[in-house]
Amino acid sequence: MSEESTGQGDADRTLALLWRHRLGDPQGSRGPRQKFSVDQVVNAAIALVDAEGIDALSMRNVANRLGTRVMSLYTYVPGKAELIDLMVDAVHLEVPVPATRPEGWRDRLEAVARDQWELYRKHPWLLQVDTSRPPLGPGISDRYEYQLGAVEGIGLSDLDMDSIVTLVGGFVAGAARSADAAQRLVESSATTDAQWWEVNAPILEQVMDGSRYPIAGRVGSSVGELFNAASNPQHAWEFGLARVLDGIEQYIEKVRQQT
Amino acid sequence: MSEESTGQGDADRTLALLWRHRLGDPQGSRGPRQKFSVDQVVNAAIALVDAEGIDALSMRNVANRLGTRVMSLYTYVPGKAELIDLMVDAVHLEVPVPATRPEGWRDRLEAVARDQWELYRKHPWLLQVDTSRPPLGPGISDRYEYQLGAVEGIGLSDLDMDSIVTLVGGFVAGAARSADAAQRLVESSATTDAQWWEVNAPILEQVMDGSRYPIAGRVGSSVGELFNAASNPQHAWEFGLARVLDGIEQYIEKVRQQT
DNA sequence: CTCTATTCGGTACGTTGTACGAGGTAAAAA
DNA sequence: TTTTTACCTCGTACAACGTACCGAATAGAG
Repeated sequence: MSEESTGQGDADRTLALLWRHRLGDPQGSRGPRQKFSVDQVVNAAIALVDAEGIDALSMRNVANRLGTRVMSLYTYVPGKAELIDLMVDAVHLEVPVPATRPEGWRDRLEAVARDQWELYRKHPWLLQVDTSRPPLGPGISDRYEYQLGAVEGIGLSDLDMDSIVTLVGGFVAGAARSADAAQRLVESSATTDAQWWEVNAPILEQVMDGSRYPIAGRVGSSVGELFNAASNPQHAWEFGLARVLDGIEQYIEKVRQQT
Repeated sequence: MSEESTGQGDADRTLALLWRHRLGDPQGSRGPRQKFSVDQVVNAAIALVDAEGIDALSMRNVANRLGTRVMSLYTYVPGKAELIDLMVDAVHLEVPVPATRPEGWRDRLEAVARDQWELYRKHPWLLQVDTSRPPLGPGISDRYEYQLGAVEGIGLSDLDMDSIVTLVGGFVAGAARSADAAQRLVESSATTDAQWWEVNAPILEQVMDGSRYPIAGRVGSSVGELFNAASNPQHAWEFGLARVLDGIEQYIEKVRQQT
C-alpha cells in the first residue's frame, strides 16, 4: 500500500463525523456561518484524489479546490486522518445497494464481488489506503449488511457468514490491486517495454542464467507470450473469483449435509 | 496499505542494486573506502522498521542507526524508494527455501502459504508497503520459483500455475493484513474496549436503530460473543486457506478429467 | 449594545526527502 | 614523487507537509 491509512484519528470524533452526528455542539452555532459543509470538504478531497491520485492528497490541495485556505479545513475536520476515514466511507455510499437480488447465494455473492470490483475501478486510490481498520460509518456498514445478505438464510452460522464475506472481500481487494498496478504501469510508461528490456536485459540475463529459475523462466515466458504482458489482471480476477466461489460452494454443501 | 510503496524508483538502478550488480563502476573506486555496504544500510533500515514500525522509516533515522549522517546514505542507495525495494527483497531472502517438500501438491501449496504467513508475522511492515509492483530481486524471484514448484508437474498449464500461485499469495496477504491490524489494535489500546464502548455506544445505538442493520447486528453480536472481539484473524486465516485450497482442488480435478 | 462562541486564515514550527557543493581521501597518471 | 581525478562525507538549504497557535472578523444570545 501507499501513503495513507484509515483508523488513525481520534475514534470518537471520527465516529461522530462519519454519522454526521453533532457532538458537543447543540445547534448553538454562534459565529459566522460556515462557508462549506463536511460533505463539501469530503467531496472535494475525493474529486482531488480521483483526478490526481492519492499522492496529491494534502490539506493545502483540498483547501485550494474549495477556494479557501488550509486552516479553515480544520473547523470541518479534526485532521487529515479523519478526512481519509470520511472519504473511504463516502465512496462506499456512492455505489447503491440494488433493490432486487439474484436467486441463488452464489449469484448474489458474485454480484457482491463485482460491485466491489467496480468501486475499486471508480476510485483506485482506495487500494492505496490501508483499510485494515475500516471506518464504521454508514457507507461501510450498509455495504457490510448488503454483503451479509448474500449468504443469509441458507443454513450458515453467523460466524461462517462473516468468514465468507471477509474472504470474498479480501480476494477482490487483492485482485483489484494487481489490476490497478498494471493499469498505472501502462499509463505511466515513461520508458516503453522495448526500452526497459534494452536496459535491463543484460543484468537479468547475467543473473537468471537459466538454471536458477527453470520453472519461473518457463512460466514467465508462456504468460508473457499469451498476454503480451507480464500478467493479465482481468484473467486473474475471473480465475480467482471462480475458484474462491467453488471453495465456498463446497463448504456450504458440506455444512448442509451435516444437518 | 500505508505510507510507502515499491517500484517507485528508477527501474534500472533498482534492478542493478537488487542483484548487487556494479553498474557503470568497473571496480575502479578511487576515493575513500566506503564505511558501510549496501547490505548494512538495508539491514539497518529493516531493523529500524521491525522495531519501530514503518512510520519511523526516514533517511535520517536510518543514518542514525548506522552512526552516520543523512546524505552519506545517498552514496549507497539512490533514494528512499529504492531502499524500500531493497528491504522488501531482502526479507524474502531471509526465509529459507526448504530442501525437501511434501508429496502432494495440496500440502506443498499449503506450506507455501504458511511460509508467507510466517514472513508477514516476522515483518508486519511488509503489509503496509504497497508491493503491487514487486521488486524483481533475488529474494522475490527465488520465492516465486519456490511457489511455482508447488504446482509443477501435476498437469497444469503454465498460465494456470501462475494464476494459482497469485491467488494464494493474494489471499495470504489479505488475511495477514487483518491479523496485523487486530494485533496493533490490541497493543495500542490507548482506550480499553470498555472505554471505547462507553463513548461510542450512544452514537452507535442512536444510529443503528435495529431496523437498519438486522443481519449485521446479529452477526456482529454472535462473532463478538464467540471471540470476545470483533473478529478472529486466526480463524479467518484457517477458514479462508481451506476454502481457497478446496477451490483450487476442484479446478485441478476438472482439468485432469478433461485430458 | 455587549458578550461570547465560532469561523477564518496568517504565521510558524518541526519533519520529511533530497539537491547542491565544499572539503577531504586515496588510487591512477604524470 | 607529484599531480590529477574520481569518489565519499556531510553541512546547508529548500520545498512541501501536517497542524499548533492566535488575532481578527462575525453573528446569535443576553
